[in-house]
Amino acid sequence: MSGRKQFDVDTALDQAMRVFWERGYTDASLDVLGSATGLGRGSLYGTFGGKDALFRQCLDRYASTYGTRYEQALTTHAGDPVRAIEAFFDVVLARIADPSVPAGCLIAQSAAQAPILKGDNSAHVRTLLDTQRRRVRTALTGPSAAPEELADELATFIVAVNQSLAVLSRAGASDTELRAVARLACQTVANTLRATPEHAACD
Amino acid sequence: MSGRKQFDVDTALDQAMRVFWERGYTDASLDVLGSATGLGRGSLYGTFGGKDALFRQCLDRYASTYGTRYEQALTTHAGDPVRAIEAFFDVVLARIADPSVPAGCLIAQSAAQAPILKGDNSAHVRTLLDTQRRRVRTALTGPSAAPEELADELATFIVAVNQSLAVLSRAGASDTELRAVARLACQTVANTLRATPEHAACD
DNA sequence: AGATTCCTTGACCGATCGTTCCAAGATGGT
DNA sequence: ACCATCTTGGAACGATCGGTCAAGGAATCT
Repeated sequence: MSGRKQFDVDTALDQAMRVFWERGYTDASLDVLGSATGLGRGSLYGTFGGKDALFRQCLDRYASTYGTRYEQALTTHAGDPVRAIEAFFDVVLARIADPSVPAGCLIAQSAAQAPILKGDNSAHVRTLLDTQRRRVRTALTGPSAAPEELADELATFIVAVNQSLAVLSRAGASDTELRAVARLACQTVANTLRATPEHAACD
Repeated sequence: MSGRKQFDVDTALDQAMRVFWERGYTDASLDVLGSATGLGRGSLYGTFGGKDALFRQCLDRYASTYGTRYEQALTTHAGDPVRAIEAFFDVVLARIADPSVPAGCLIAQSAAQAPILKGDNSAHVRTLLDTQRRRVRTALTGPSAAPEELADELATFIVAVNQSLAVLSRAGASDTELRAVARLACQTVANTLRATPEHAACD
């Protein structure tokens, strides 16, 4: 049958994305991907071009979908780094608590497997992580910003804690525990910014 | 050939452990495990009993090997939580920087894959994570200790940051970046303990 | 020395992996 | 109405997966 596509590409990408998200690259077999998307192998290969290519497109869709939410949370409180980071973690925790989506984080999942991913995809994951870092870094500038070097470190720290929330949630940590971790990370930001010499002098 | 074992079980376990550590459960095939240990399938099955059982024994060996070092670092500075946590991270960072051993952390790697591990092993990983948490928790007691609830949260926080160091190192983060993350986590402990009402009153 | 027990090697099993290919049917252009 | 184009489902491919098994040599015991 058919002559025009019988399915929505983005919907299929969403479903495939969840399979990679839940199971990681290797354990996401084409059979499972086919079942989840409702597509046969012909459609899968004709549309996306193979497992590697499909995986990369799922990474991009994930980064786009949730990256947008992060961006929004961070920029809503522009000029107030602590509030921005709090909003960032609120989005992360909401995603983790969302039962309609797997635990953890596709980027974190992929980062943990980066050494075994084929070259292109491994580098791609690193790029996505760096994008996230840069986004957080931007939110740390503003009136009560830290010196550049410290802001870089804080941004890496926030990204790191974000990864840890993904790992711990996969290991069955409760929402309460994850919230406590995020709160402590926010306090780190607050304390670090407050302790900055420049501002100690300005206050 | 043979009649008595031709290899050292612990040595073989070490080598198998590194394969799981580097590649994760699924990507560690029996062929690769055989090559790494120098053992045939017969020896592998006769000695360890199958992939699942071997994996569990590798988890235990990892937990034993590095858990001992953590324990030592934490208890050397008993009564001084901040120094204890600093020593803890020093051990973690030394392991990550050690080129003779894969990046990341076998426990973190396994935790990220917990949902797809067969029931027994998934629960086992959670147990090991909890053991680590309890160890850190113990180090947070003492003369300048936080109230119980806060100490619980701090212990979870430290374990979380530890996981994040593993993930980021696998994604290619530099030693400098990882050190900065650990330092910020230590400052969080220091600030949190200092800000405790009980001690603010006692000082 | 002979019998027994154990370990190792390597072939082999069915299942599943990612990928390729093709026949069949539906669509759009002319 | 006809043809070129495209999509689809499923069969089939070689490779590799975890696991099993039998043959045969080495060590131990009587």
